[in-house]
Amino acid sequence: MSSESAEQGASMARAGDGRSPTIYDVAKVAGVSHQTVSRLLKGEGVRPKNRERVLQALEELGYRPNLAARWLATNKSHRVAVLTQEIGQVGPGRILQGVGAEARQAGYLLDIITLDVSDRSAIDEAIGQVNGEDIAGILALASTDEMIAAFAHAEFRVPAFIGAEEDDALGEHPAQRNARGLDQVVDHLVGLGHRRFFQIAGPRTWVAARNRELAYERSLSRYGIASLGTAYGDWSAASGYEAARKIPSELGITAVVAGNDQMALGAILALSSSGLDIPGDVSVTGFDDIPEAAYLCPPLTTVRLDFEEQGRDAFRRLVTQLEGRSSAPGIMTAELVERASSGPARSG
Amino acid sequence: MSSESAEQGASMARAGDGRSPTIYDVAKVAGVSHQTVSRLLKGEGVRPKNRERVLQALEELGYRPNLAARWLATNKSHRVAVLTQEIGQVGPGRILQGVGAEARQAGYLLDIITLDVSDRSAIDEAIGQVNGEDIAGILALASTDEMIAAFAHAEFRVPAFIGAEEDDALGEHPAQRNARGLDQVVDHLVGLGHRRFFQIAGPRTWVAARNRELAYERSLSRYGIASLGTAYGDWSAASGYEAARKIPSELGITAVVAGNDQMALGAILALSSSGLDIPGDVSVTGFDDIPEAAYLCPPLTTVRLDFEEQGRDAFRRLVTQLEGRSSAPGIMTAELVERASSGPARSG
DNA sequence: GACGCAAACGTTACCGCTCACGTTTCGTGC
DNA sequence: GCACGAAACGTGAGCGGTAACGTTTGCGTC
Repeated sequence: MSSESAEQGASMARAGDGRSPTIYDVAKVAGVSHQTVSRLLKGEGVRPKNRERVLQALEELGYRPNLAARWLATNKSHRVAVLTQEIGQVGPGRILQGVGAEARQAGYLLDIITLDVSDRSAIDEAIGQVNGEDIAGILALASTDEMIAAFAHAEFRVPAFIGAEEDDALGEHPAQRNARGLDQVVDHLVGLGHRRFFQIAGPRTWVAARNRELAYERSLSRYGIASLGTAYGDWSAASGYEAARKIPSELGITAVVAGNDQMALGAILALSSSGLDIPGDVSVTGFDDIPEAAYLCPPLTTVRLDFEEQGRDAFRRLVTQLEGRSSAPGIMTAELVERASSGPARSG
Repeated sequence: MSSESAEQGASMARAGDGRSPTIYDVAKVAGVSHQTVSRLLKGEGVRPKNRERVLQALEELGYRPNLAARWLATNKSHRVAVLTQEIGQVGPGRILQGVGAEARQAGYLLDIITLDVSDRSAIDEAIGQVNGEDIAGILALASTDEMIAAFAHAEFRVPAFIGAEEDDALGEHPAQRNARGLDQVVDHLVGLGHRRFFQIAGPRTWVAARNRELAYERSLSRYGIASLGTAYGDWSAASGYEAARKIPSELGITAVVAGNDQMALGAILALSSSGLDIPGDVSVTGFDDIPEAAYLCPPLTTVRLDFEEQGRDAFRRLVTQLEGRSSAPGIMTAELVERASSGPARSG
């Protein structure tokens, strides 16, 4: 019996004796009350002498806070519901990866709900479902009109936040920087002599799609060029294919600018099926730089985004909101990647 | 802007008494003890009369269990750590989606850790990190040798489970069914007259890659054909490209079977860059059926897997393990999708 | 040196649930 | 109708934290 108590101090490291140390254990070792330990952990004032002893005890025992107890006591969970587009696509997947990394670092748990972010009733249902649970907040990873409307009307019991591109006004706002990648695309194509442009944009209900569309048009107008047409897809390769098939050949388009890589590759297939050479007859550009982009035939000129950082940033912003602070979005980089799908405009 | 308007303070939806009902509230309304309520919730025996009254009270108050309290009392969290390959690829993303769906349904929370599943030290670090926390279990979503070794050597304080393809013996074991998709690929190609095969396999440290490799060879041998060579990639398009470039032209290969779609598309680029026509000169097949597969040029013949179900199944199996039961893997479907990247063998 | 006032600290009481254990109820066999 | 045992039920304690409040400590002031 007595040997057990002696052993107690030393043997904590391994699971062996069962439970992990509590603040009471730490307090006993440090010779203070559990409240002092709690205070120190919360960052409140503790006298240097005690601070040191507690810190040492903390270290010695390998203390880790018990989330459940804290959650129960404060009635504030560290659980965040994440609403995201189905992760078949690469972008959402990587964003989620960033969210996950940041969440784990901040000690939050994720409740991932994938849905069709353009289906208002699906969103409402998800929000309702989640609203009844003990969650700290809701993070939506796609800003579509439906999502925005649902968020505006829902009665949240917790902070909710749409962590994605924001308004349509294309100012110097850092959140729009990624649409700014389109400036570089247009510069690049105009530099190659292109004057006859066609756009395959993402669905208009997505803010990101509108931002890109706007950026495209504003960039062209800086050169005094008007776009010869815009078709709308749904981000999928299939929709890019359909959109490109319907481009009237009499327009003499030499450059097709797509809102993402999937639509671009669909467009490439459609155009080359109808006998056009890429980039000999038509240049095609994408957006996102999916990993396969460099190995399509031809390799795709596109814009590289840092999805992971986007996810990290979104989560950070939610957390600051949970803690009652507010914050500005981080700066997103967008970088043109020139590959073989774009080339000099066909003369004539 | 849009996000700011969605931001809503903690305005309790249903006002009144504020906090949500506890089992004590329910017990009071039903005129029984809290323990009776608890027992009923756990599915233990309760006399019909009481049962009815409690159920009614439950309904009336809209009771929802407090996860934190339960967790604290049982010392069993409902938190599961998920180790997964970086989700840049589509497969892992969709698997994760399935896991998420199942987890949420079963009331579990996810702690997602993305890492390089072929980096032993990264795995060990992640396991160590997670092992100290209050988690119910660990779920690994990729079975590589490194992962298996790490799991074999780690001292787990909780159940850990690799939810992915299992052994290499290609029996009737349902887990290998998806490698069986390769049988269909081989049947298809042989039916088109191909006799000279080359394989671009995934990394040998992945069990799934080995299963596919084995399935490929066994299928060919059923026709009395020997593979003319195998190159190993790392699942990426880049590695497929490199592998295909190194295929000796004197082999007269007419069919290239790749271990996944990304490597297949890399191979297509390499082969067509060197003047070969796909599928005129060489047929190329993939595996996975990524969403873009149908829109590559040429559209890719491949095998469709149900990733989401794979994720669901993995999580279900972990849960049964958490609960002390054990279970067999579900049946995975694998379905050949014939597209334009495969065609009749060049004669001669 | 006595005093006062914060800051630092300790004590006690919860948060909502489960577990162990003691008490009641009910159906059975004689 | 009784003893009897099992099922059903109630009671109390505790999980590991935080919150509220009372007590001590240390320092500056007179």
